Amino acid sequence: MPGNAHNTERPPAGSITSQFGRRETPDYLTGLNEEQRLAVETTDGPLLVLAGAGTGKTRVLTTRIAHIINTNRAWPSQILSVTFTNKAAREMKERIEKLVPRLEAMPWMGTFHSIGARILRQHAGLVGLTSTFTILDTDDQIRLIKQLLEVENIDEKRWPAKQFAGMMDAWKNKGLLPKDVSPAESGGYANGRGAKLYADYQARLKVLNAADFGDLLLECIRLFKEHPDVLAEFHRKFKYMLVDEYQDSNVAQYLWLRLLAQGKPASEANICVVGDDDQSIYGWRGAEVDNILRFEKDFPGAKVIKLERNYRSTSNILKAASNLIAFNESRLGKTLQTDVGEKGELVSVTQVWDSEEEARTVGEEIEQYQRAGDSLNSMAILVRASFQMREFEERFITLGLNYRVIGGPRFYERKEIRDAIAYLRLVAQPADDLALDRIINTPKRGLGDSTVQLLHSAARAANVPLLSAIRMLVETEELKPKQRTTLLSLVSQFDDWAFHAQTLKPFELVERILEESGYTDMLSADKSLESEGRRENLKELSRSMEEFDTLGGFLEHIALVMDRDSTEASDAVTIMTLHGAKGLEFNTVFLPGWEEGTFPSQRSMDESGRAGLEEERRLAYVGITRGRKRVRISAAQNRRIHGLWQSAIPSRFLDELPADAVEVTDTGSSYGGYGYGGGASSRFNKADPFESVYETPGWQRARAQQANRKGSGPLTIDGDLVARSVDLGNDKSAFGFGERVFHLKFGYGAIAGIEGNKLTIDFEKAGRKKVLDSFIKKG
DNA sequence: CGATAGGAAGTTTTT
DNA sequence: CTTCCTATCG
Repeated sequence: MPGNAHNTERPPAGSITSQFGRRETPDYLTGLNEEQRLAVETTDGPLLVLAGAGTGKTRVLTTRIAHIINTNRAWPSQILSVTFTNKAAREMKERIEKLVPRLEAMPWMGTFHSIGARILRQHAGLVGLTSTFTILDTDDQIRLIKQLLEVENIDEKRWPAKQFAGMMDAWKNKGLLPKDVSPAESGGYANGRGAKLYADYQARLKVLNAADFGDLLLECIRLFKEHPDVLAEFHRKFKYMLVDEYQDSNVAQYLWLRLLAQGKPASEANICVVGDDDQSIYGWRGAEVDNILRFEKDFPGAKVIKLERNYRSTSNILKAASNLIAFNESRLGKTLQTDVGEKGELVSVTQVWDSEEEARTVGEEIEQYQRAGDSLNSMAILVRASFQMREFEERFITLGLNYRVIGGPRFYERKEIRDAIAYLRLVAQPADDLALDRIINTPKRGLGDSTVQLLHSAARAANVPLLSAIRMLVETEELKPKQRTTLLSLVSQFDDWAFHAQTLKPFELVERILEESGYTDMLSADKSLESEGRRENLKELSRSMEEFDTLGGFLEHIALVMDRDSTEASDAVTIMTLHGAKGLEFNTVFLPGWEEGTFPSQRSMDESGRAGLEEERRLAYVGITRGRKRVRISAAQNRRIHGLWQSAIPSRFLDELPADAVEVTDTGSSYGGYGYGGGASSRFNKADPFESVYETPGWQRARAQQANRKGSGPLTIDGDLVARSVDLGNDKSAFGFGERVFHLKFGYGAIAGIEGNKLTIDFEKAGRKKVLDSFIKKG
C-alpha cells in the first residue's frame, strides 16, 4: 500500500472531539460533518450518497458499517460491503477494525468478483462446476479462444481471438448469456458465428472446470435466477448492503445487486450506494453511470445525500477541477466547496519540448520540493497510459531518485510466475487443460507440437481432460516410446505432487515442484541476464506464499487480487496511471502528457466520441482532485509514438482551466512562433509586439498553428494570429518552402513549414517531423 | 524437435 | 521501440 494513505478525511474545522460532549454520542460520530453523519445514521431503507472527490466517502462507508455493528442492528456476517478494488476493500477492513472495539467477525467485504467467486464456490454444483474451479485470466481466455477458432476453422488472422475476447467480455458485462446475444451483436465476428462460439466457449469452460472473470458475476446471476432457494438464503443472510464507487458498476453488477436486494420490498431494502458521477472512468469496461441515475427509480423513496464539502484540496485546485468538469454536459451537477482555508499555490501548466524534457523537469521539481522538506511519498506522477511511465523511470534512475510504479507489469503476469502457477493449478485442479498446455513442455521435455496435437485430439475424442487422456494414451502403443516414457513420468510426478499437496504448505510445494520438474535447472542453465531475475521472482513467489495455508487459498488470491501489496516502507515517488490513482491523494501531483491524442486519448474519442471525451475529462478531473496542495500539469510539444516523432497539440483540457487559478510557465526550450519571448515567462508575454495576439495562452496559439498545418503541405494562412507568427518566423529562416534538405538522422526531405528556427519537414523515409534548423543541411 | 532470425503487428485504462 | 509469432534451418 502506498505510504500516503494517511488522513484521507479530516474532521471539519471547528468540530469538537470533546470528552465533555454528550455521552450518548459515540466518538466515531463526533468527527463527522452534518451530511456525513446523516449518511451514517440513515441505516435503514435505500440510500444514495453522492460524494464528490475528497468529501470523506470512504470514511462515511466505514463509519456506517461500524455504526450498524455497534448499535447491534446486525452481526458483521450479515453485512455485505462491495468495493471496486481490492485495495479499497483492504483499507476498509483496516478502518473497521479500528472503529469496532470487539469485532467478532468481518463483514463480507470485497470486490464484486471476489464475492461472486465466494458465492459460486459454495454452490458450484448448481452451475456445472466443482468448488475447486479455476479462475481464468485474460491470457488463458485467449488461448482457449484460439483453440476453439482452430477447431471451427476460423482464420485467427482475419478474426483475432483478442477481438472476440473483448466482445464476450462486453456481453458478460451486460449480463448476457449465449442465448441472450442477438444476431446483430454477434454478427460482426466470424461471419455471424459469434454467438455459437460464445456458447462453445462456455461449454468448454465447464469441461475445464473453469470460470473467467465475467462468469464470476454472470454465473452468479444465473445461479440466483435458477435457484430461488439459494437466493432466498442470501436474502435472509444479508441484512445490510453497501456499495462503493457505484458509478463504476456495470449492468451485470447491477443485476447481481438487485437480485440480492430483492429480499424486501424495494422501498425497504437496506441498500446504500455511494458514488460520484464525475469520477466515472470505467465506461470502456461497461460501467453505466446510469446505474446511479436509476437508483431512485429502482428503490422508490430512496433518500439522497450529497457530500460536497471537500477536505482535501486548496481552493485553487478545486477551482481548476470544477471549471474543467463543468465542460461536461452529462452530469448530475455537484459543486465542491473547499474546507481547506487557503487558496494555496496556483495550478501550474508547463510546456516542454518533448517527453524527455518533461521527465527532466519533473525530476528537478521533485528534488527541489524534497530539499524543501517534502517527502517523496507525498508526491505522485499520474499518467494517462502506462507507456508514459518509462521515460520517468529512466530519468529517476539516472537521478538516483526513489520511485515506485503502481500497476505496471504485474508480478503474477511474468512468464516464470505463470509457469509456476500453472503447475500449482494443475495439482489443485487436474482438469485445467490450459495450465497443462502451458507447462507440458516447459522445461523442455521433447514433447513437441505433434505430440501435443495427438494428446489434444485424443482428449477431445474421449471428451475428457488432457491429463486423463494422457493417462489413457500411455497405456497404448500410439505414442513413440520416448514420448511415452516422458509422459508416464510426468503423470506420476503430478500424482506425487497432488499427494504431497495435502500435507505440505503451499510454499513448500512450489519449491518442490520447481526443483523436481527441472524448472530450476532450466533457469540455472540459462546464462542470459533475465534468468537471474526470474529465479529471484520465483523466490519472491514462494516467499509471498508463506502466508497461505491452503493451495486453493493462494490460487484464489492471485486470480482475484492482482495487485501486489508492496509493503515498501521506503520513501519513494509514486508513478501510476490516472485510473489507478482514484481514491488516493498526494500533496503534490504531477500530471504530464496533456496533449491531444495522448490525453484526451485518441482511441477513447475514436471509439466513443463525445461520451469518450467526457470520460477523458472526468479522468482529468480525477487527476487534479488527487492533489492536496500542488498540481503541476505539463504538455510536450513533441512526442514519440510507435518510435515516430510526432508534434503534439496541447490538450483542449488546458483551455478549460480557469485563468485565475492557473499559472503558465515555459521551460525556455520551446521554440516556434510564440517562444521568443524567452524563458520562464508567465502567462502573458510583455515583450511582445503583438500584445493582443498574446492575450491568448501559448497552447491556444500552438493549437491554432498546428491545426492549420495539418491541412495541405505548407502552412495555409487563415487567421491573423497564425499569419503573424508565421511571417515572423519566415523572415528569419535561411530555408524556403519545399526546399530539399538533409538531416543526419532522418535523411532527405522537403521543408513543409517554418517557424523561427524550428522547421517542419516531410522526410522521405521518416515522415513529417519538427526539427531545429541547426540540424539541417541544404540538400 | 528445437533454436534462431527475421518480420509483422500493436501499444489505454483493469476486476 | 517493443513483443510476439512464424518460418526456416540445423
